[in-house]
This record gives sequence, C-alpha cells and structure tokens, in this order.
Amino acid sequence: MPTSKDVAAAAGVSQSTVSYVMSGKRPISEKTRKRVEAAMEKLTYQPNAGARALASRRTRVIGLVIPFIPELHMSSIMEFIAVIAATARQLDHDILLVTDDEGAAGLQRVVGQQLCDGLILMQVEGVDNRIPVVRSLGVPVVLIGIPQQTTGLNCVDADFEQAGALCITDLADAGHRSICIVNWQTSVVERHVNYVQRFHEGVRSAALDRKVQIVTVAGNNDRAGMAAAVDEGLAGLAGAPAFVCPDAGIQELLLDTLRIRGLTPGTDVSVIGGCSAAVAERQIIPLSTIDLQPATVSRRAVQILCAILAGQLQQDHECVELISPVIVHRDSTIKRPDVP
Amino acid sequence: MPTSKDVAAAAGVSQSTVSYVMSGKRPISEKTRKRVEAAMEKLTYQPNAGARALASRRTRVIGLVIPFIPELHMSSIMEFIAVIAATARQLDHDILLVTDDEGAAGLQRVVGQQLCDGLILMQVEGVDNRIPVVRSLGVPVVLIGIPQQTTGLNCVDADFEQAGALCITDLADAGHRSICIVNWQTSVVERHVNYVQRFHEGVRSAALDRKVQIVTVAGNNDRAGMAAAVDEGLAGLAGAPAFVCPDAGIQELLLDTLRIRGLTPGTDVSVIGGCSAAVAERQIIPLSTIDLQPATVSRRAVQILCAILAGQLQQDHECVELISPVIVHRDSTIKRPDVP
DNA sequence: TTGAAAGCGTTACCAC
DNA sequence: GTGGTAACGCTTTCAA
Repeated sequence: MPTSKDVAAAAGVSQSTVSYVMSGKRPISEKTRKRVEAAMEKLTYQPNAGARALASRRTRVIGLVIPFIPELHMSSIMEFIAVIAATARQLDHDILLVTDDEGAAGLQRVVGQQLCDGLILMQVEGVDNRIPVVRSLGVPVVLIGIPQQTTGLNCVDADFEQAGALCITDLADAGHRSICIVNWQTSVVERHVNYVQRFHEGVRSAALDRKVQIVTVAGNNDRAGMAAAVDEGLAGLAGAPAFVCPDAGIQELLLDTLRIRGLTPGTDVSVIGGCSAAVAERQIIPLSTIDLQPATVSRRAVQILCAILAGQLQQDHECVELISPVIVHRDSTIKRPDVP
Repeated sequence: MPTSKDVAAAAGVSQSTVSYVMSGKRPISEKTRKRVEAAMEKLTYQPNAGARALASRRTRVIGLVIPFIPELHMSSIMEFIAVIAATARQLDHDILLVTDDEGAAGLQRVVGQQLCDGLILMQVEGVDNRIPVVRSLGVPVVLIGIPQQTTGLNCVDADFEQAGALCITDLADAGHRSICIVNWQTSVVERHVNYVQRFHEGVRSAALDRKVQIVTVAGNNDRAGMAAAVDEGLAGLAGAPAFVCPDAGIQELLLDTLRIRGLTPGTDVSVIGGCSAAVAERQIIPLSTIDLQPATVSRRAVQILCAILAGQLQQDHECVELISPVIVHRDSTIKRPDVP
C-alpha cells in the first residue's frame, strides 16, 4: 500500500507538497500539482485515515446513534439512515454506527476514542437521558427530535404541529365537520411524549379555527383494541367519517378495521395516515399521507453538523429547525364526501 | 484528552507497560497492572483510535455495505443492520456504513483509506459486479447472499431451498394437495436470480416428494397484477386453497386481495408469508410465516469476519453457510381445512 | 517483569 | 512556491 512518501518520491517532491496538493492549504504551481496528481494516480494512492486523523485531529467520520425501538416503523429509520449516509458522503464524511443499546456510554466511547468528529442522534425524546451526556461531550452534536430543553443544542425535526394542522385543514376542506384522531400507540405516547403533543396541539388549534369537532381515540396495535377505538370514533362522528392516523405502525390495522366495518377508505371514509414518501409510493391501500419529509430532516441534520465541523458555524451553534410536512393525495383518496 | 503517556506518568510506569496492560500481550505483575488500571480510571483514559490504527494496522472497524433497493423490505434490512452492529460490538468492533450507491469504488475507498479491516456485503446477488472487486481487495470479506461462483469467498445466507421445502411440507401436513406459490416481484426476480431459484428448487422437490400439485404465479406489487395472479392461482387449485408468498414486500397485498375475494386467511385459505421474526411479532393479519432467521444470518456473518480478523481462521478462509429457516405458526393460522 | 525508542503515515509549522 | 521536520498517540522490538 503506497504512502504519501512514495508519491513524493515518484513525483520528485517533498512529502509536505503532496499533503498540500491534497488539502489545497497552500498554493502549488500548476506544474508540480500535475506531477503529484499523476504520481497519485499511478500508484493508486489513498491517504491513510488513521494517520490523517492522528495528525489533523479530524476523522471525517460522523457517529450516527440509531435507535432500536420495536414500536418504531423500521422502514422509516432505514430511510433516515440511507439519506444521512448519502449526504455525509457528499460532504466528504463517513458514518459510524452507534447502536443505542450501548446507551450514553457508547457516545462517550466513540467520542473518547476519537472515532468520530461529531454525532447525530436519532429519535430524541422529550426527556432524554442522553442529553446531559451530549452536553458534556465536547464535540458538535445534532439531534433529530426536539427535547424539552433545547438551549445549547442543535435540533432538527419534522414540524408535527404543522402536520396536525394540515390534516385537519385538509379534511375540513374536503367537507368533513368532525374528525377522529387515532393517536399513536400507547407505548409510543409514553416514550416520545414530545412530538405526539406537538401534533395534537396543531390539530387542536386548526380544529378551533375551522370549527371542526375532534374525537381522539387511543392507538392500538392489536385488533381488539383498534376495533374498540374505531367504534368509539365512528360513534362520535357526525356526517361522513374521517380518520387521521399519524402512527405508521398501526395504519394498516386501522385500514383493515375500517374495511371490516364495510367502509372503503377513499370512498366511504377519508383517511390520512402519516408515513414517509417512500412508504407512500408503495402504499397498497389508497389513502392520503402526511409526508413528514424524513429525507429533508436527515439531510439538514448532516448539513448542520458538517457546517459546524467545517467551522462555517460557530462551535457552540444552537438551533431548532422544524421541517414543514406535506399532505400527499393519492389517487382515489379523499373522495370528497357529500356532507350537508 | 489524556494519552497513554499521561497514564504512564500517573502510574509511574513506561508507556509500553500501559500498552501491554491494555493488550495483555505480555505478562504484567499484578501490582503494576492495578496501578495502571487505577490511573486509567482516574484520568478516564480512552485510547486514540487513529493512533492505534496507525501503529497496529488494525482499525477494529468493519465496513458494512448496505443496499438501497426500493423493492426490498426496508424493515428487514434494518434488522440485519441492528444485529450486525450489536454483534460487532460484542466482538469489540465498530461498524462503518458504506452505501451501495458508491458502488465498487466505495469498497476500494474504505479499504484503501484503511478505514476498516474487513467488509460485510449485504444483499449479494447471483451475478454481482462487486464480486471481482471483493476478490482483489486484500481484506477479508463476508457476503450475505450466495453468488454463482463462491470459490475463495465467505458466504452466509438463509437456506432458501429448505425454506421452500418447509412451506410445502407444512401445507401438505395441513392436508393441502395443491398449493399456489406467489413468486417474488418481477423486479426482484430479475435482480436476485439466485435465492429465488433456490426457493423454487426446494418447493419443487418437496412437492414431488409429497405428491402435491404446485401452481406458480408471478408476484406483483400492484392491485391489478396481484388480482390476476390470485385468480390464476385459485383457478388452478383443487380443494382448500393454499398460498405461499415468500416476498415480504407483497404479502399485505396478497392478503388483501384474498380478503376481497371473500377468503379469510387462516380460515378459508392457508397462507404462508416469508418475513422475519420481528415483523411477524407485529403481524396484523394472522398468517404463518417463514422465518428466514435474519438475525442468525447477520450474527454469523460478523462472527466469521471477526474470526478471520482475529486469525482464528486462515486469512483465505472460504465457506458457504446456509442458515435453516423455521415456520412460525401464528394463532388461528392454518386452520387445517377439511380436505377430502 | 519492565523500559527506551523506533516506527506507523499524516499534517503543519518554520525555513528558505 | 517548496522542502525539512517535529509532532500526533499508539504498538512493538530490542535491551536490560
């Protein structure tokens, strides 16, 4: 495996010149640059990451802390990861996986061993025990999700409040006067208090605004529980029924439950489910979806982190970015019902 | 950030002693070990990964090449990743993500820059353009999936042949005399020729053995296509209908299509879908599943790679490991139909 | 059982 | 515009 020394020898220059050709940190004459580049090419030189990290105190690696929460729709996590990895590469960084079961110690480990220059935490909760550790880490961190206390932190997330409002206005525009919200599964509600509340806040204020009646029922991931929830919802609704179900993990079950009651989603009943664009593409049942723009959220997280690392943002940068969601109408969905 | 030098000073020993305490590569008296460990503790010392990699020519990082194929069920990929990352940590390694859209060049990059000691490739196809590159990489690689030519390669995968056979014997035991196989989606069939064939081979020989009639129909991920396939299947079946659908990406659609025809899976029709244990846990529709044991496959991949890296296996180790699948019966599934 | 010192392959400072 | 060289923090050989 050739080293920069070999390149230098082949090009007839010093090792430092090779380094400067790569970094561009000082002017190099066109002539020598060509020679060096030719030598690198010929030797298929690749700089040694370890040596580079040691000397420059920069690994060009980002630690990505991935959650492992069963209730979470895995496919959406995967989408986050894919976009984060791709964006990182665009910005000349790599991604080191940190599984959440290592807990806060895992964060300290990868930072302490200087395996990475900064961290992205996925699925940050309102009260998250990793936050205090994050603050003391001494490296830039970007959170996906908004904790209760955000001072000194960089956070990005979907704008759930706006998402809630969008669902209501969309259905209101379709003529619905009363709407049933199927809440997230209880286990999720207990865990991620935060965005659930934000969503409901958006629903509440939009409903007030549009003079729409809201019936909120508990989300369930078992047939019996969902059946009860749907019945409760149907009983409370006036006019053509409309459902909003932001939890991707129980959407299929909701749709199935509605179908069993003879209600065809998109014809007899309006349904807005919350799922990502990628999932929506392959959605089997026609329904409108709240696209929370996970790709944009992921991309922003990486961009912010890399900007801080590049010194384009102050080291102690602090922000809360909320990405606007979009309602995607699928064909044959929201067949505007004839409501008096 | 303290270095091993600081630890050495604090413990009143030389730097090499600190190193040997960590690696255990030479005997250290109980007394000095204690002193060193105490010093490490007090200073919260963590060895610098870059320096360690530079000196030892070992990064203790494994490159994981993840696919990005829309047809693939993302959730199952996520399961692989989670298990791989967890297993790697158990064996004292970390995982660097390599997205497949970097292609073969990506492999050369991470190996060339010595960002990792070895690679795991997910979703390896029968004819895979990354294979030639893999052979020339000079680091150990483990493939998840079985390419056509396996000489000199380490491969792990689910035993699809056995899976196919299992589905047939299971349904035959339930009394079915003719069974419809809903094939993988066309896009998948075209791509991953390999395991699809292996599955069908298992089906074929088991059917022969059990004197069961097989009707194979194309898999489709659109309603119309699936409807046609199901009708074709039903037309060809004698007695109580039974379906086998190994493609997790179209199972929901199949079930839905059956339901529309008035057939309740688990009551009027037997269905075996192929999906992972984790997905089965949360399966909304009761059906039996072929558990291809992705967790075991993932774990083995890491174990093999780490064994090679640790020198426990020859550097040029070569193997093909097939993990046995399991049929998981869900409650109320395979209600043994009354077949004459 | 332990220590000293020579690398490992970069980067970046100091000269020229 | 370019070269020499001292770090960077660890591992490992050679000596003791």
